[in-house]
Amino acid sequence: MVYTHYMLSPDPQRFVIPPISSAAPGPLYQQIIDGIKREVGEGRLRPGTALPSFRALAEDLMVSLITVKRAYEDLEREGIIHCKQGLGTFVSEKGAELSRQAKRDQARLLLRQALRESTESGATNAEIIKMVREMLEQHQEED
Amino acid sequence: MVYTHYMLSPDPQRFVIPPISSAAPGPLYQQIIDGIKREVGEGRLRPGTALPSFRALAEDLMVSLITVKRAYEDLEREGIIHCKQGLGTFVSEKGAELSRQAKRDQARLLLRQALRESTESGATNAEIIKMVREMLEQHQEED
Amino acid sequence: MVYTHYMLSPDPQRFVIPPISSAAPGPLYQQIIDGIKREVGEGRLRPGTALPSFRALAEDLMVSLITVKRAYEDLEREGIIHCKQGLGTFVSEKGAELSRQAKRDQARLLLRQALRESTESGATNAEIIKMVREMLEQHQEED
Amino acid sequence: MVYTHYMLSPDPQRFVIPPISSAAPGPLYQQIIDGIKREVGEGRLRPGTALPSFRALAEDLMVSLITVKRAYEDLEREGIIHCKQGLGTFVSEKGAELSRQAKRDQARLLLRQALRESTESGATNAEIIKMVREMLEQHQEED
DNA sequence: GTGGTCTAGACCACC
DNA sequence: GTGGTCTAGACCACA
Repeated sequence: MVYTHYMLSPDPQRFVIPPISSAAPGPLYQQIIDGIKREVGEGRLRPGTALPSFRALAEDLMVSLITVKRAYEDLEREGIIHCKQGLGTFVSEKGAELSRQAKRDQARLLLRQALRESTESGATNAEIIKMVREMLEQHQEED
Repeated sequence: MVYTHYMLSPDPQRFVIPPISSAAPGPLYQQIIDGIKREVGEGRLRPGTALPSFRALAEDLMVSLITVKRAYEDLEREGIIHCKQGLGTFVSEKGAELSRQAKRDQARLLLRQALRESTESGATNAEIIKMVREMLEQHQEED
Repeated sequence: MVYTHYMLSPDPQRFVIPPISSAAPGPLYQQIIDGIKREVGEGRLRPGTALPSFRALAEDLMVSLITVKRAYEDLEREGIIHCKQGLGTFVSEKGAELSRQAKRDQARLLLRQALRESTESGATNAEIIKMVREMLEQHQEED
Repeated sequence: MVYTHYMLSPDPQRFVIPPISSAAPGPLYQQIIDGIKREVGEGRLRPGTALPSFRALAEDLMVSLITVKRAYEDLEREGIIHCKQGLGTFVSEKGAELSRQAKRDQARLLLRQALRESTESGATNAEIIKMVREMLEQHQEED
C-alpha cells in the first residue's frame, strides 16, 4: 500500500481512488469516473472534500494527465464535482445524490437490455426472477 | 417495407432482416449480428435456410458490402451460420440453440452489471426485485 | 439407399460415389475427386470400368454439371481416369496405383504439417508417437 | 534483416515477427497469425509485451494495414492478445498457453486427416509409425 | 500516436 | 452468380 499526499490520515474511511487497469474492459477515463462515483455515492468521499490534483492522480494511477482531466470534466458536467480555478477540485454538495441517481439510471438501462436479451433467449419471467435472486445471493456472499 | 427476392411470400413467418440505423447505439455490423441472432434464435430463420447474399443485404440495408460481410463472418465464427464459397450463406443446424445460448450469456453479463450498479446506488435486494418485476410487466404489455 | 443406373448389380463391391455435402469442409469438386480416388485406390472401381456421365452424376449428387466436369478434368490430369470422346469416362490402367500414390503424397504433406504444429506446441517426440498410436487404434475400432 | 524500434536490441531472444510471403500457401493474414502464435507459444513474446502497431507492422511486412488488423482481431478473438484503443496491442496473460493449445488442436486435426489418407493409400499401421519416426528424426536434424 | 468502424473498390476460387 | 482475400483510403474515440 502506497500512501500519497491526498490521503489525509490513517483513517480506515480515507479516500482511495480505486485501482484502474488498461487490461480491464472500458476506457481508462471511464474507470476513473466510475471509481470516483462509487466513492462519492457510498459516502467515502464527502461533499466539500478536495480531490487530488490532475497531476497527482495521473501520477498515482500511472495514466496520462489528459485522461484524468477528461474524467474530471465529465464528472463536473454531471454536477458531481466542481473545479475552483487555482484552488482545486471538490466534491459538490449534491454529489452523493447525483452519483447514486446516475447509478440507478445506468442500472435501469442495463436491466432493460438484460431482460430483453433474456426473453429473446426464450427464458420465462419466472426463470428470470429466479436468476436475479440467485445472483443477488451470490453478491451478498461476496461482500 | 421493401419486399425482396429472399422474402418468399406473404407468409407471417417470412424472413425479414430487422432494420438497422447508424443513429442507433453500437456499430452497424453488431446491429446486423443481433438482428440475425434474434431471427435465428426465435425460429423465424430455420436451419438450412439461405441468408441473403452479402451484396443483396448490403443493398437492402443501404450499408457497405463489407459491413455485411463482417457481420456474417462473426456469426460464422460463433457457429450460427456457415458460408460456402460459390453457394451462399446458410443457417447452421445448431444455429438456433447457439443464438439462444449467446443471448443467455449476454443477459447474465448485463444482469450482473445492472445488479452491481443497483447495489452501489443504495438499492436493497427487495427494491431491485420489485424493479425487475415492474419491468417484466411492462415488457409483457408491449408485446 | 437409392440405386442408380450406373450401379451395375446388387454386388456388395459395386461402385457407389460417396455422398457429398455442401456443409462438409472443402469445395464440392474436391469431395467428388476424393471420393473417386478412394473408390479407385481401394479397388472398388477397377481399371476399364466406366464412370457415370457428367449429367448422370451431377443429377445424382445434386450439383452443377460444371462441378462434376471440373472433378473429372482434375482426375484425368492426374492420369487416374481418361475420357474417350463420345464413349464416356473410364478408370485408367494405372488408376489404382496413381490414386494410392496421390494419397501417400497427401498423407506425407499433412503429416509434416502435423508434426511441425506438434513440436511447436511443445510436445516431445515420445508424446507425438504415443498420440499417433492412440489415433491408429481408434481408427481400427471404427472399421 | 531490418531492425525496427520494437526489436529491443541484439538480444537472441528479441521479438521478430516472422517473414510472410504472398507466394506461400495460405492467406497473408493467416501467416501473420501463425507467426505470432509461434512466437507467443514458444515464449519469445511474453505476456504483457506490446506488439508492433498495425501501421508499423504493416510497413515492415509490406502488406496493407487492414491485413495486419485482421490478423490481430483473430488473435484477440482467440484470447492470445488484447487490443486497447489508444494504447496498443499486448500479449495476454494466458496467451502462451492458448497458443500452444491451438497448435495442439490443429496438430490433432491434421494428424487425423493424415492417418486417414495413409490407411486409404494402403499403408499398414507399422509403416505409418515408421514414417512418423523418420520424419521426426529429419525434423531433429533440421533444428 | 493508438485501435475501432465504415467505406469503395480490386482480384480470385467456386458453383 | 456466390463468398474469400487484399487493397487504399476515410472518420472517430482514446491516451
